[in-house]
Amino acid sequence: MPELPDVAGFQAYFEDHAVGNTIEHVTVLDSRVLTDVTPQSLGKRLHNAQVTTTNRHGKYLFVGTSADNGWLVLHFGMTGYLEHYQENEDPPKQTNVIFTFTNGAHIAYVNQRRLGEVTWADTVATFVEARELGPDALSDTLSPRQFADRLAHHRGMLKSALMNQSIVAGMGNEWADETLFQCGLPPKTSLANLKPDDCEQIARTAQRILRTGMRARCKSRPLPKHYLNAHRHKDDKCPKCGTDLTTVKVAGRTTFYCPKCQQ
DNA sequence: CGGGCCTCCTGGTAGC
DNA sequence: TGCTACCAGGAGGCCC
Repeated sequence: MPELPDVAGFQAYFEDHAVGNTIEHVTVLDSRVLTDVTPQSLGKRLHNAQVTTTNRHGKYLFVGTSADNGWLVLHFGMTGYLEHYQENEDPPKQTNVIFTFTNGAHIAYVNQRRLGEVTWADTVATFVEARELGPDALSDTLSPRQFADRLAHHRGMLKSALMNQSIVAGMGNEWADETLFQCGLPPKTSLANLKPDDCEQIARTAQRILRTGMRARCKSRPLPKHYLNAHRHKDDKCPKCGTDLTTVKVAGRTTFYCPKCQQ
């Protein structure tokens, strides 16, 4: 579930609660969320480290500190989120990792289904390369034209391509559906049926809605009323025309769409 | 290369 | 009421 807009929200949250603060220790409650690090190595790297900066690429959040040249990396899978709490409070249920600061506050990495990870990267660039991630969907240097070109180098279904992190990083099921909805395209639209200009329009729409989504998540404002996002429920209706929404499996994912607006 | 399916993982819920 | 089966989906792996 956490896609680019949500992770951008987590980034702002981490910034607000941690930048300038020093990590006293790291408590790993479930080491299954760790990849390529042990609780010991993670603890050692972050002990007495002051959080200096954060970064994001697609659905990955990076946390930089003064103590090491590397980055703490957080991925949220489908159910992950962060929660800040004070010294005298208990961590949320399903907490997997706790970052405790010298001021007594904590940030919990919570992930009920554990389809995410906590890991380490020497640099953001090497991590992005190692994981074969495409450019971030909202990168300043990714024009709609370039975004479209990357889509056009693939065949198959548009939705698959939008969710493929190696093409462009950041979109998941929900925002891919939003893109298709805002473009008025049926869920099973194939890239073979799209012209370069269509792809550019899709890219432009994708970037626009992700930007809007990001602002909404970072400032906890509701999304525009004509967005599909808040209506992804059984028996809900199209926010544009009121028609009953339909679901279909595309690329293995439940796809919500309006049978009238998306033909 | 793309699609389909499986795995990981847990809690909510539909159905018997 | 209580059990089981299924579903949610990000991502990697496997086979066709």
